[in-house]
Amino acid sequence: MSQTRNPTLSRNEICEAIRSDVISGKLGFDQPIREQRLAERFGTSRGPVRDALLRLTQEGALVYEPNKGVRVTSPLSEEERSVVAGMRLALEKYCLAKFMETMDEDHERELSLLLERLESACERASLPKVAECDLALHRYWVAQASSHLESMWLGLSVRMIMKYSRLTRYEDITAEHRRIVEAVLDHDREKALYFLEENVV
Amino acid sequence: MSQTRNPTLSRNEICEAIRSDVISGKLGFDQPIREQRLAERFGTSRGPVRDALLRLTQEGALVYEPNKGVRVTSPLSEEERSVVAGMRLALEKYCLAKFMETMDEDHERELSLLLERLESACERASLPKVAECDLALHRYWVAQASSHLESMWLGLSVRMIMKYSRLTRYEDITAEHRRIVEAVLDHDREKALYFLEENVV
DNA sequence: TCAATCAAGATTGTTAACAATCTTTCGTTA
DNA sequence: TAACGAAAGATTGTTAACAATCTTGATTGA
Repeated sequence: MSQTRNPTLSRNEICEAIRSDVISGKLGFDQPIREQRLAERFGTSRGPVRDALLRLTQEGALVYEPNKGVRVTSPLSEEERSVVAGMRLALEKYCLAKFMETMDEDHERELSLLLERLESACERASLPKVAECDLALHRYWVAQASSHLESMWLGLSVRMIMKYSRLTRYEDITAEHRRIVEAVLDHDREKALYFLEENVV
Repeated sequence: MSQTRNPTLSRNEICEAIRSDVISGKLGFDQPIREQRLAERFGTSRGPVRDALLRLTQEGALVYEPNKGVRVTSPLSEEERSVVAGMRLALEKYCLAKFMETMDEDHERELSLLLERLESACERASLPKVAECDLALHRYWVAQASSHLESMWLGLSVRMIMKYSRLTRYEDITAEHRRIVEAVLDHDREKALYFLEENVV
């Protein structure tokens, strides 16, 4: 994710790249993040970088202090994490159920593909990729169900994954998600929501 | 809220002003929002205005389309609103309980003040002010309990208030909030959470 | 008349220069 | 030596100009 030279990435891609670095822990918690450095890395001026940082701040991955720039958010407390997990679960349960109601063959293929990518990342034990693929899979059914809820979900999930992604075993991640996807493909609503709950909380 | 000339408002104030306009329904749903117009209104250049619009987009009050700017978000469906209300309630219950644990006399005074402002706005039947004061009161205990949760809460609440603020009676708003604040000042945890639930859902 | 095409205007996206603020460094003084 | 303060450097904040894209309206041709 840390290409040293990549001319003219779009604003969205800049955002994704920095978010990926935050999730993977590439940026330390109290280390300041400099706009000029990022601008050079992405081959743009500071404007688009500022937009991306502002967006990530609103998302909760970064915190902003006037005239001092941004830094990585401090991790959630156990209590906070529990509250956020509950919110995320409620949101995802609704979205997954809704998604299953209107799922067609294209959706099923995409779901299988996203699962394969996650398993492949787990095999390679590449933390940034695992986190990215994990989020991408969940994000898929959320986005399909409701664009309104997608941006809320992203904020919740990014904060959560920053807290725990470093201490979960890759084989667990694979197994948990395979169970969910299999239940979804079987159109077994109860099972899918049950396995989702086990994975999120 | 719509001052025609006000030189050098800070970025934060610009954000608050536009959010207030969105909540109060001053901007129609499919009416485009022009950066230049806002820049002139706030006495700045387009830069800070763009920052504010980007932030409100991330917050969910506006939606963004590349090369086309932003417009007011379409309202939540009934189902979505129900999911969001549940999330907001879970979040606020935790925060209010936490707030009550560490509340001191200064907090109590501030709470009374925020309630008075809300009641005053209700008497004057000024919708933008009512919405603003309603949010400010809730926001206070959320912010006191957890800065992490505050920004999440804002996104949830803005979307909700956009949907329903236009059809609630002012006397109900006053009564519901007075009951909550009285219970909080009495240190009656159960009652406070119960009345909060009645108000939010 | 209607549709397609092109030009003019309007709007957003990006950039570099400048201003304001913060941080660091170094010298002065008690 | 330690503390204070000023100057220099680094960083963020703002601005205006320019580039890219979209929209609108008129013109042309069938």
